[in-house]
Amino acid sequence: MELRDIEIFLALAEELHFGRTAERLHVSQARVSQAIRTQERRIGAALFERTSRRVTLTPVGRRLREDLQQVHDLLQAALARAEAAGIGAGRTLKVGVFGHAGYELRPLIDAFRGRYPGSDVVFGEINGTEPFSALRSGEHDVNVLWLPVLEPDLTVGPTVLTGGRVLAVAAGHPLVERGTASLEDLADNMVVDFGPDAPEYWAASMVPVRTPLGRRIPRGPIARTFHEILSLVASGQCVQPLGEIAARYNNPPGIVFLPMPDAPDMNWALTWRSTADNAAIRALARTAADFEPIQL
Amino acid sequence: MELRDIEIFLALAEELHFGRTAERLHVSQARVSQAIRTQERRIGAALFERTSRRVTLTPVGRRLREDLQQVHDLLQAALARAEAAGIGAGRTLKVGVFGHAGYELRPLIDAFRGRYPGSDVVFGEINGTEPFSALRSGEHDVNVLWLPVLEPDLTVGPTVLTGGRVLAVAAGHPLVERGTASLEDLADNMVVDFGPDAPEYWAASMVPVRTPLGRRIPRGPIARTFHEILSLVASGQCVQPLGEIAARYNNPPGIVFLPMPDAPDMNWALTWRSTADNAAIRALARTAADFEPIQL
DNA sequence: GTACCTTACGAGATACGTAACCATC
DNA sequence: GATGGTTACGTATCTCGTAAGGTAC
Repeated sequence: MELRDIEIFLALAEELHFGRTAERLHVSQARVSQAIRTQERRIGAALFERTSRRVTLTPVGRRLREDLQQVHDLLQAALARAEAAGIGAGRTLKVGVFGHAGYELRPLIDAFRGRYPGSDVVFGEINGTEPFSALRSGEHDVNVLWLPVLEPDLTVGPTVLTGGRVLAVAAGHPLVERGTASLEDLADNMVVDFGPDAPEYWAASMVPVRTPLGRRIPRGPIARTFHEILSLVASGQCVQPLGEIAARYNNPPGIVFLPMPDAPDMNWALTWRSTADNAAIRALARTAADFEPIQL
Repeated sequence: MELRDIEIFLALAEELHFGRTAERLHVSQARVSQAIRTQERRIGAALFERTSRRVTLTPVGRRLREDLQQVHDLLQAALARAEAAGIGAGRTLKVGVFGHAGYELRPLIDAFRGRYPGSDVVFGEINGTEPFSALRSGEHDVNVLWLPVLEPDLTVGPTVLTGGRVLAVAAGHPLVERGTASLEDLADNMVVDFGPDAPEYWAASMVPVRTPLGRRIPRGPIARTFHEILSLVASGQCVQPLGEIAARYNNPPGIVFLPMPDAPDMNWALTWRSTADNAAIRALARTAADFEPIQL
């Protein structure tokens, strides 16, 4: 009987309802049925009496539940203790962010440091051209990326930031007069290209391929870093939608950030390589899950 | 951390040697290494210090070992209790045997009944033409079959009987004079065919396709039951090698059983459908494993 | 007919072995 | 170079979800 089976058994023993048990454990109802059946086969006795109306524990099941509840609690405690020791071992997490987003995350990081003494976080820089490479190379433990992130080797954790978009334009751009920009305006200007290394779907979620009216949005020169983007914009060659956060702590000469009221909000989430999952990363993710996403 | 990982961890914590741990758990050394590495990743701390010369527990590992040892013991006890309740629930195992082999198994069955009050065994008859069908249909829980049994859906448990072969011949057969038979003699006589339903490799382990000198052994008519075999032999149409046990409690008119000194011993083992594995079957298998195979 | 548990089947994930590799004595 | 732990990679097994099938009210 593997740990997963114990969890399913205990949850069902508590809920006495296959559907609710499945929901609680985020698995299908069929899975619960299969898992219980397998255990009953192995043990050689029914653990639950069930009709389509009622689910009840048999005497054997009742006894097993008491025993396994104790085992499960002890096991969780043991693992938690080991994890705590692991986190406390002084590993520092390197978290990749765009621009100055790390500043906004301070409440989260402070909470994390408070909860797990001995742990720490340092920030690294990421850019739009290769959003995942630092994760995959192991240089970063976690990246804060806008969603969606649909990479099979990456895990998407809790959302930590949410906010609208702004359009970066040159100071002399005609749109500056109007004071705001809309998605439709993009078709009349050239936007920066994130290059071939950035996944298409991901780049498109920042700058769509077409406007809401279906006009094609022209892509211009490739920019690797945030700085290069700003240079292209300042020179008047391009405009570029960016997360609202870019406008907060940047006041670059020759550039104006215009709000884009019709652009849907974007969400930034913690993301890490699934196989590099470890106690410190999970601890950070747990901490983040307890916070509401920071609203810009 | 699944139960399997706990077992590997505890075994390594005890042995402090990857090779011995692997041997003890009947897995590869690489598997032990992988399992420990995965847990260390998840926990975020080393559990063992290791060079190619020495393996020692880290403080985190030492603590985890104490905790998990307790958890593991409690879990095993809980499952054993549930299984005992399952076996005691009065299920009767139906065990298929050839001829009177059940009689020889009495010591084993008595021990099983003694160890697991409430359990019981009844015997059913099996034959060479369809050795596995009663298992697959669910009619029998366990069959006692001669080895090898190489069916992917069947589990082969402990060997319970071992013994030589005899050749059944008609009373007037020339070999009777000699008093014994050899494998070479088979080429000069026709043997019974188990029919197309019996797996080739399995039938061949009782009656090889060729003699040791390479002469082909001619197959005669198909016989379904043990009785039909004896009829064919008595009529002089065929001879037939059989397990020594066949000669013990059969004294059929017109048939003589001749020892076959050059035929290797055969082993009979408990066999069951892997998916129908349950507590009662495992209890019988455990009991059998504590006995030496009964020597005929 | 509706709520709800079970079974059948296929796809994806995981466990595991083999073999090559690397480190220590 | 012998012993012993690690890594890479392919395969078999298992887990789990979807969808269809029962069964009790």
